Amino acid sequence: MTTRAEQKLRTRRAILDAALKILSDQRSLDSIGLREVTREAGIAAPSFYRHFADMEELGLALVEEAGLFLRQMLRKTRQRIDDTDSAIDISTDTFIEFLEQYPVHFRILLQEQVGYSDEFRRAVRLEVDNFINELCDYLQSRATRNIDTQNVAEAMIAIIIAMGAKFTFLDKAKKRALRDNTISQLKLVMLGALKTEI
Amino acid sequence: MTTRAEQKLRTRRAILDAALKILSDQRSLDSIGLREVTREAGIAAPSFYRHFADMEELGLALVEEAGLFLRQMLRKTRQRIDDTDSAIDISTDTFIEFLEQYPVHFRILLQEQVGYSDEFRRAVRLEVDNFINELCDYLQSRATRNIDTQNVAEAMIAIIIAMGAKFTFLDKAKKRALRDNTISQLKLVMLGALKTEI
DNA sequence: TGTACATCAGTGAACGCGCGTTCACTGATGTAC
DNA sequence: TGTACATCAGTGAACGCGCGTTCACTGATGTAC
Repeated sequence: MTTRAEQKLRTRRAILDAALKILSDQRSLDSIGLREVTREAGIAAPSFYRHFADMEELGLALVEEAGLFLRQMLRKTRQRIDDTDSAIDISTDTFIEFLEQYPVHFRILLQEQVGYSDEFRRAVRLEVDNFINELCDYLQSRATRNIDTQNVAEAMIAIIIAMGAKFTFLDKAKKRALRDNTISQLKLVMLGALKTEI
Repeated sequence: MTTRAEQKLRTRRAILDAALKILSDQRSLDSIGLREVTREAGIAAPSFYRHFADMEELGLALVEEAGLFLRQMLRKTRQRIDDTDSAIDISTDTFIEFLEQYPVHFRILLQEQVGYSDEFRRAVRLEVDNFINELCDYLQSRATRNIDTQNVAEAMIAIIIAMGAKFTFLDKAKKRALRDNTISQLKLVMLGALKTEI
């Protein structure tokens, strides 16, 4: 990679980080402005167009990045679970790591699943479905009995996402309690699944 | 109520409806403007201030209205369940009625649970907690065994909300499938709960 | 009931401001020979 | 290696525009007597 191209990438990153910084104040993608972002990034407004056609394209880049981080998290989860039996505890804790590390990316996914752009919604849905399928495959491979993996996976993801929506705003003690309750809820689903034969 | 006061209320309603119409295009509360709303409502921009101090106050009115509709839905659910045994089916179908009737209000609740305003978030959290408690009480009153009602209720609400997030964007057949899957998932949780003794 | 005055929802004009976008330009980096 | 030219990320100035907000005003409705 040449020096010029490297510099361009660095500026692009600065724009993305500036947007994330603004979004971290609980703002939503469709309410932040181009000048606001370039100001935060420390570049002139017209420079924005050297990297993105418009704000929508920047938004899509962030959605994709969020998806990437989510997938990395899933991979990490898979690796960790191979070593042990308590899959639910490990999944929950790895997801919490993701929430701690990328709170803004998670919120983007959460908001844009019902957001203003078709393209955003489709991209988010794709990532969530991937999340569900991943879990589904795992359940399928581990199941000793014939259980309704699709519904088990969907229910579990719903519970995990609900945790994510609350998580950010709690203090440490309440985060811990939320984690424990989430795990209890996931185990409820698992137990229910084992009881249901299909 | 005097004529003048009635007219004022009618204009206030026109402003709220104008905002809802704009929001129905998948826009988010913090991205819509005062002039945009008054234009849609058919009044002059300064007239807005006769009804709300700013856009935030309008937003809060919508959040409260959404909460009201949600509570009405809960009351309807309670009445219907008294007549029958299939509580899960009825709850799901009544929630779907709510989604069909107030899709924008539901989306406001969904988005503002992680939105930019502390006050909005608190208001939404209150409504969701009320939803959970309602279900919790019902479970408590019906439980023959000693089950973990709080976690059961939270898991169920998570599943219901996840349904709500997907619902709007599907065609009729897929809505039906989503409904059926949601019911299966809720029953999984119920089964799991019955299996767990605490 | 009639009259004189008070209230106040709604308005048109005006404001300063920041927005997104365009343009021609700069100057450092990259490329050809 | 040195030179001449091409590329292109980043810029400052300028634009037209719609924004939120203020102001003094209007005129229908409400109230006091």
